[in-house]
Amino acid sequence: MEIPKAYDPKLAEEQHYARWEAQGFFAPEINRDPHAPVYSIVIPPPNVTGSLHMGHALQHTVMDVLTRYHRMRGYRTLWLPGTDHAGISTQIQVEKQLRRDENLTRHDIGREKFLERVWQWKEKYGGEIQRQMRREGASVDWSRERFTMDEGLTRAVREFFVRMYEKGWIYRGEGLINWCPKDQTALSDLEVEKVEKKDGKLYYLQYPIKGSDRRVTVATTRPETMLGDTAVAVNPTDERYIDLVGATILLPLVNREIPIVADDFVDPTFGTGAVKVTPAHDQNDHAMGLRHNLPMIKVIDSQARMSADAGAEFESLDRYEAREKVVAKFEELGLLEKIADYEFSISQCGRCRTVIEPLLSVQWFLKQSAFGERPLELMRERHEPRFVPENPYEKVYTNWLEGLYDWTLSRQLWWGHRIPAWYDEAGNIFVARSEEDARKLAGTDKLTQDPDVLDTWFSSALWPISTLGWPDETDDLKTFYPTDVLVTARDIIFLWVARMMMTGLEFANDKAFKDVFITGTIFDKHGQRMSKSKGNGVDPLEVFDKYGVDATRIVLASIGTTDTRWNDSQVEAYRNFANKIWNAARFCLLNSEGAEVGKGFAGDAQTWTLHDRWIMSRLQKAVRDVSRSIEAYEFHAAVQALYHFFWDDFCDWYIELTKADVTATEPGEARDAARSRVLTVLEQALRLLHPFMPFITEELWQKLPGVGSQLLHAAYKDAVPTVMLAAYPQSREELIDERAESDIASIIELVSRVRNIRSEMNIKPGEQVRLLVAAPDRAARAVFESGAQQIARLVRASDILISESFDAPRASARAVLAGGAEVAVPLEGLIDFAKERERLRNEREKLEKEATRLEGQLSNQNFVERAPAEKVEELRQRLADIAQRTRMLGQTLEAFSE
RNA sequence: GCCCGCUUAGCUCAGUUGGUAGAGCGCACGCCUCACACGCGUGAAGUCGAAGGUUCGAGUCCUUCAGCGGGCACCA
Repeated sequence: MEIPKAYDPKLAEEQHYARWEAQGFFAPEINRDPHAPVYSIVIPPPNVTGSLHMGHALQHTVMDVLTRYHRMRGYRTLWLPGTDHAGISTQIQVEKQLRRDENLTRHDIGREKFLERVWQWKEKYGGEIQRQMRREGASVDWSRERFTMDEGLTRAVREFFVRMYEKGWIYRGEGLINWCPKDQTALSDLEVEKVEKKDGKLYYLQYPIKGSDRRVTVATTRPETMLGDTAVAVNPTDERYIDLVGATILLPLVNREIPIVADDFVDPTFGTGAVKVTPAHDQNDHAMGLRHNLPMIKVIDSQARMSADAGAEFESLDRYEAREKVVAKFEELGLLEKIADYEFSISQCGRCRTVIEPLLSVQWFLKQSAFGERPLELMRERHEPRFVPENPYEKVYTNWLEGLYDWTLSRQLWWGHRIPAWYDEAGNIFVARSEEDARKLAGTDKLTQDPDVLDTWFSSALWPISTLGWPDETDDLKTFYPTDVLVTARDIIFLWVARMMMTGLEFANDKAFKDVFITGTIFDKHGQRMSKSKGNGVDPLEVFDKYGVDATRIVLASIGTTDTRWNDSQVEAYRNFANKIWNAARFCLLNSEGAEVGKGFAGDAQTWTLHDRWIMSRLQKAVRDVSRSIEAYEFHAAVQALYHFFWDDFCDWYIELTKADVTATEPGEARDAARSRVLTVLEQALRLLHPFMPFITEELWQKLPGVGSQLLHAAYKDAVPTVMLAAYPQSREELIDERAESDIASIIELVSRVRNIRSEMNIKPGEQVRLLVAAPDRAARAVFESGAQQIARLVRASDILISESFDAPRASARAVLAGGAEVAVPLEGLIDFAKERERLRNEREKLEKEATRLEGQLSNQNFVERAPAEKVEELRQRLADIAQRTRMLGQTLEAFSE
C-alpha cells in the first residue's frame, strides 16, 4: 500500500463531506432504532449576508462535536441549519448594489421591485456561509435547512404576532424610540450601543424668568434641543429653587412661556440643579413630560434636521449646525454662562455607528415584562436552562429578565416580516393572520397594510419552534423539541437566548433548550476584538487551507468557553498531531498483512502480553475521560485526554513496545495477533477522535483492514460503513488493569532513567551499551525480565542482565528506581567521573529535599492526628521509598568518591 | 455607582470536592534510530498578581488592595 509520509488534509476534506451528505448520514432518519434517545440542536442562524468568521467556526465546532458524539452513541440526532434574513444588513447591502450598478435608490424602483431584488440577491449570494459550513465538516441536516423568511416561518411570525396582540401584550402606540437617522428606522434598546464621548461639552444656558431679573441656568449636552423645551425642572427639596416652582420662564430664541416644575428625578448635586425638559427628544424628559402633562414639541425630524417647529431660523438645519447656531445666539444674548469639558456616553446605532436620535413616534411594542415571567420561574424552580459556564451568565440572564421593558418591534424597512396589521379608512386597526382575515374582521376590502416590518429578532425568537414546524404540531416538533443545547456567543443572550426561552415556554409549553453553552471570545494576538473595520480578523478559511480543518477544529473545541488570543502556533501543534495520527496509521498499515481490526484481543486478557493489557487499560481510561468530558462540555479536557493517549501512550510506548512483534520478519500467529491488536487500538482511537477530527479519522478508518458494518452502532447497521456512524467506544471497566499499568510504568521509568544517563553522559546514539539491573523484589524482577528485549531495544542496549543484586563495575553510571531497583550502565573508558558524581548528587539532593518536606509534615502532630489516615499512610510509604533510594544513592556515591 | 470575571513557566492556556505545580509552543543539548524532522531522546524554566486570614495543610476557601476585562444603571 502506498501511503505518503505526510498527511495532506485537502485530499480527505475534498472527498468525504459530499459522500456523507449524499448518503443521508446527517439526517436523523439514518437512525433505524425506534427507541433511540433523541439529541437536537438548532444552529444560531448566521446572517444570510454573512461569511464565516472565527466565532462561527468556534460555535460550529462545538455543535458538531456534540452532534457527532451523540450520533455515534446511537442518538437520533438532529442539528438543524439555516440562515437569518438580517433585515437592515441585507437591505443596505442590496441598496448599495443598486446604487453602484444602476445609480438607483430603493424608492426609485418601489417596494415590490426592491423586494424582488433582495430575493434575487439572496439566491445569488446567500449560499456563501452554507458552502463554508460544508468545508468545516458541519454535520447539519441540510434537508431541514430553514430561512427566517420561509413561508413556514413567516406563518409562525404572524401567529406569534396575532396571539400576542390578542392577549394585549403587543400594542401600537406613541413612544420615544431610538431612531437611526442613517438607516431611517427605529431600533430596540438592545440594538443601540453606548460609547464614551471623551471630548464632550456641557453647555450652561441661562433662561430668563418672566417678570423678574432672575435667570435660571440649565446645563445640557444638546443645546439645540432647547428649541423644544417645554419646562424646566428642579428637585422639590432644592432650597435654591423652591420659590421658583410654578414660575414661568421665557424661553430664549423661541419666546415660549414654559413653567418651572418640581420633580424628584432631578439630582440637585448635578450641574446647576435645574434641568431643561425636552419631552420629545430625551428619554427622561419624556417621562417627566408625561408626569407633568407637558406639551411635546418635535423640533428634530427623522433626518436629524430641525423641523418647522424649531422656528424658521433653524428649520432644516442639521442637528449639529443647529447646536452651533443656538450656542452662538445665546452668546450674543449674553445668556451663555459657560462651556465645560464633560465626558459622557452617547448612544449610537449598533450597526452603522450613527448617533441615535430619540424620536417620538408611533410604533408597535411588545410588553416583555409579562413575557419574562415564565423563564424566570423556570430558573428559580428548576434551575434551567443550565448555562455553561454558569458564572457569570446565569446571573446576566436572570438580571435582564427581572428588569424587562417594552420591546420596540416595528422597523421602517422594506426587507423583513411585514407587520400583520391593516387599517381601514377611518384608521381602525385590524391585526390578523392574513389580509383575508383582516377584511373579514373589518367588513371591508378597503384596507391598507402597515408599511413597517418587524425587528429581525422577532422571527429569531421563534427559531427553535418555527424551524420544527410550529404552529403546526408536527412530528419534528414532538420529536426534537425541546432542544438539548444552544451554543452561541455572549452578546446575544438578551437579544436572542432569553427571547427564545420566552416564546418556547409560551407557545410550546416547554423550554427551548436544556443547556446554553456560551463560547469564549477569540481576540487577535494583541488582545483586540476581531472586527471587520479593524481588519484584524483571522479568516478561518485561510487557517483551514494552511493547517487543515481537523487541526483547526480541535483547537477551537479546546478553546470552548475561554476568552483567548488567537495564535497559529496552537493550530500548527494540532496539525502536527494530525500528522502523528497519519503516521501511526501508516505504520499499522505498512505492517497489516495478516491482520484485521477486531482480531487479536479475543479470549482471556491474561493470555495477552503485558503491553497489550496495558494499552487496553489506558484506552478504557481515555474512553471514560473523553466521554465524561464531552458530556460535561469540558472539551479542553477531552482534547487533552485524546492527545496524550494517542501520542504518549499509543505512539511513544505501545507502538514501540509492540514493534518487534509487529515487524517480525517471520509470519505467524504471534505476528498476526500483534498486528491485529495495534490495528484494533488504532481503530478505537479513530472513533474517539472522530467528533473532533472528522476528516482524517474517516480517511484512515476507511483504509483499515477489517472495518465494516459490524463496527457501526446498532442503530445504523444497514448504513454504508463509515466511522461517523461507528459506535462511540464505551469504557469497559473489566479491562482496566492497574497491575499492568504499574508494571509498564516501572519499565517506562527504567527506560527513561537509562536514556537520561545516555544523554547526560554524551553517549552517541549509535553506540550500544550494556545494562545491569538489580531488582531485589521478585515480582519487579519478573517484569523486567519479561520486558528485557523491549527495554534493550528502547535504550539501545547490546545486552541486559537482570538479577537480585549486582556488583557493577566501578566505572558505571547508575540510577535508583522507585521501589528500590537499581540500574547500572557500565561505561568503561567513557565515563566522566566528575560529571557522574554531580549527576548523582543532584539526584540525591532532589530526593533529600522531598524527604525533608515529608518528614516535616509527618512530624507535625496536628497533621498526623487530623489528616485522613490513608493520606498519612501514603506519605509514610513515600518517605520510606525515598529514604531507601537516598541511602542507595549515597552508597553509590561513596563508592565513586574513593 | 452596582454586580461579575480574569491575573499560574518567555508566549497561549489547563488545573471541578484544599493533600507532592501541568500541557503545547518557544528555549538548550544530542540525533535524518527501518511510522513520522509536522519527527525522536534529554534538559532548563514558575515565591501560582499583592497583603492578610481560615486550616495540620491553600494555586484551590474568606477579606482587602492593585492591574486588566465584561455586564447593568446613570450621564441635564
